[in-house]
Amino acid sequence: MAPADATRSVAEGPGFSRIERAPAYRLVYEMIEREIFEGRLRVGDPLPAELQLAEQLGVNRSTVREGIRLLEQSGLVERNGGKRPRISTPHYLELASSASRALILHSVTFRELWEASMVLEPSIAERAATKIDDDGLAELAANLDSMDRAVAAFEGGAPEDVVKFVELDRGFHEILAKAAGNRVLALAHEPVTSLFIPAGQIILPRLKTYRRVHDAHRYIFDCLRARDPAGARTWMHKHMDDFRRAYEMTQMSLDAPLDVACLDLGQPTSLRNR
Amino acid sequence: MAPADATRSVAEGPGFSRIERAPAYRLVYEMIEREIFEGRLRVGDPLPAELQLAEQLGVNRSTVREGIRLLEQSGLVERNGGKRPRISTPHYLELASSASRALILHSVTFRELWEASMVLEPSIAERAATKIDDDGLAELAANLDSMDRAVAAFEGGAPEDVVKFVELDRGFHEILAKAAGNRVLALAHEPVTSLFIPAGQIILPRLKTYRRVHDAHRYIFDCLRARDPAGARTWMHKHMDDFRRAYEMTQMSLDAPLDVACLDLGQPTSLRNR
DNA sequence: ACTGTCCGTTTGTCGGACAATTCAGAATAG
DNA sequence: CTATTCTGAATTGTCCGACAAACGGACAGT
Repeated sequence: MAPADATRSVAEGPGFSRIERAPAYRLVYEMIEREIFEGRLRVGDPLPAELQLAEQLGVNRSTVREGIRLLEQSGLVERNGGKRPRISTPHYLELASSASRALILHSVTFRELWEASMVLEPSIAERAATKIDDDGLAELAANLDSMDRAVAAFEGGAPEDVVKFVELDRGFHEILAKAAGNRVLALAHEPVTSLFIPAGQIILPRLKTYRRVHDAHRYIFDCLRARDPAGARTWMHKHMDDFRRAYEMTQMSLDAPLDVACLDLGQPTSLRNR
Repeated sequence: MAPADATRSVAEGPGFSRIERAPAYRLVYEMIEREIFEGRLRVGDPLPAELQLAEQLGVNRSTVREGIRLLEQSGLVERNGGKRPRISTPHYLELASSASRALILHSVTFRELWEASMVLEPSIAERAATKIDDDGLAELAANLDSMDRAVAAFEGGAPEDVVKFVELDRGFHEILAKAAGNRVLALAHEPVTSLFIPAGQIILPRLKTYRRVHDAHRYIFDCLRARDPAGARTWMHKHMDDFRRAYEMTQMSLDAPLDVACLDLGQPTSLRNR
């Protein structure tokens, strides 16, 4: 270690805790975040101008900008199409979605996904059966319809658009989660729907259980329409168990990690020609 | 709307979708994100130098920096105390935590929190009873011990450190969620623990049910040690129901939003004197 | 009333600059 | 020869200044 010199005389020793020096842009972030959560900046207000913030906080505009990027990514600031950025309430489901993607990087297994879905989905279906309104039922009906057509097309020999089918499947469960009318539950449920995408894309093309999935959704839908919570729970339970059985039939281990490659990251974009 | 002129000939009408022009820093973000998820940048590797990225992507270094801030906030790169930033697997629980805070801004109600906890906590306790190891049990024992001392101090007339107590309470449930050995479930559970902080800080100082909380934890712990899943589930169920009853006794509506002010955002920091 | 124009403000992007810190390799001491 | 120290290159954090493009609003013209 460097001996004491003019600029630095920090000795090692007990009682000296690690000194942490957060970069200024992070302090800017924390400061503005606090202003928002403590109500001094209200949701919907435009963010103060960058120059004004820079002057007020005593840092350079570039530093302020970097702090604002942090706010932007945590959803507290929204850039509404070229207009001025505004304070916004983060879309909690989107934030959860990035947490779910993180799970894939952690090599989460199918078994973990399935166990979680066995806990959440039946309860959600049960609650949805008592709370769903006509709009929700209509949405579900439309979803079922699309899926029916897709399955019929597959059976008719059309090329199987697995991505679309999985999207419809996911959509069904998402509508249910919304219909249950509980945002905490919806947030808790998000990882399950997110992770289902790679899982479904593994299972479905191999086993071609499209019709079976559709039928399960249909039974659940009928229970919802009939306001039958117990029935909805039971059918959803079966549906989830089917899910596991199908996976097992693919000969893959329940404890193998979900594939990273199945993530949808949107369209590739180019920086050169904009 | 402006009629066709040299620069812009966008008319209203069917078939015209919204034109979106992502800023360059966001493209930088998406590009690097894709590199990570598709495995061309590996976890643990240091991020390429800013100048090199700037040159490679054909943008200015400042622009690259702003893109990196986005990555930083989504947990994909980590600044390990002054050292070079590295690619990292996002800590999914932290990401979930910011999603949970977002829920408070959405005026989520106590009822929503309670319903979700009734779904998740008993199942988690049940699974933890079969999966918990000695380390987990030791952690729980230590937590129980601290809580016991805290309660005894309160009963002895010491000033009630509610914040600390709530932290211990939350800690207990967090250890359980970890012990259940299911990361998807742990992620789904995170909103419940996060939101419990403001809720607990509302309830506990008014009703002083400290001892009751401790006893419930004790019963659950005993079931875990005895590897009794059913018992753990039952006691956790009771514990959660107690939680609701206590809230109702405060005379507050189950459907009132959780208070924003109870959020812990860390210490206030100053930018001036660093 | 609707259109087109002007202007100040603000954001997005660029270029350059410098202090502080880290890292790796050279130089040195044992 | 090995271990330590020193040195210099590379990199990040922060600052400064600049400019085009887009937005918002005022204002005038048909």
